[in-house]
Amino acid sequence: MGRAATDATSDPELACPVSPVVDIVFSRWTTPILWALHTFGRHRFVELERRITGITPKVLTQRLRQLERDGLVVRTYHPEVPPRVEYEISDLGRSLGPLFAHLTEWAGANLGKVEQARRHYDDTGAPRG
Amino acid sequence: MGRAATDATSDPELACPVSPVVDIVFSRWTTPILWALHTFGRHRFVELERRITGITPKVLTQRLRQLERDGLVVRTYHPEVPPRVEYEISDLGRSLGPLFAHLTEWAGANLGKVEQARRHYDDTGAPRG
DNA sequence: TATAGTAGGTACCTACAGGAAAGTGACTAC
DNA sequence: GTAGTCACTTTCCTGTAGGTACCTACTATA
Repeated sequence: MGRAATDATSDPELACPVSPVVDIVFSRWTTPILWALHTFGRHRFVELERRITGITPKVLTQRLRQLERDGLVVRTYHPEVPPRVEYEISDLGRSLGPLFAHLTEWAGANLGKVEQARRHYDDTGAPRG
Repeated sequence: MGRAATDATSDPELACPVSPVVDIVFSRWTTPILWALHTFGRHRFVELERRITGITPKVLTQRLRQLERDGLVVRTYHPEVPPRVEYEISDLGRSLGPLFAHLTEWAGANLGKVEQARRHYDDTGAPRG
């Protein structure tokens, strides 16, 4: 009682406890960044740019800022010439490690089944109705 | 060697084993749908539409078709009048259960830290450089 | 006759994410 | 004096996800 109907906007998050994590961790380009920092340690900007093939500097900056704001990544600026900036994963970011391992494990066990289901659907599975 | 530079497109997925799962499971609206079917069992179309507040029928159809194609959801059509369609989670979808529990657990333990980090960043953490 | 309920389909529109390309500042090396 | 390095920033442009609104066929009910 007392709440207006505009709460509907946030209802999906209330109804599904996974959604808030998705917004933080699983938006585009964030998992490759976190994965790189978690697996290979500290990186400079260009090192990330080269490792994560296809990302543009603009988007890399955006994602790194977001991850820094969310406390998953730590940025260290060294006022030298040329400037040097280092990114590393934080303790909070590192706490995602088991989750990523779990996801990788699921992928290894089930991605094949997904592709098989897709082939089956594309061949015969058109929805009737 | 021998591969053209166009491979760069798929490199992020090669570099990060989590990315392929993200495309399948964590696109917008998919986790609320899977969560509802996993937690509350079989649903008719309108039941899902009402439970997942804010989703439009068009998008609900799109997501359900995608999930059906990927083998995570099973659709059963009953040729009655009015038509009746039931959606339930598949074994493959159910195998995501522990993963979702893990994500929920992480959310409970760390979402507060993320919000705290955001407040700190917004107050004092503007990047220097 | 009119309305409601079911499971969507379709046409149209907009907002925003993301890509391409060039610029910036401070310094060094050639 | 010209080019190169680093870590971005800025501008411009496009693709697409997602929203709005209306439509279908069929029947039961009032």
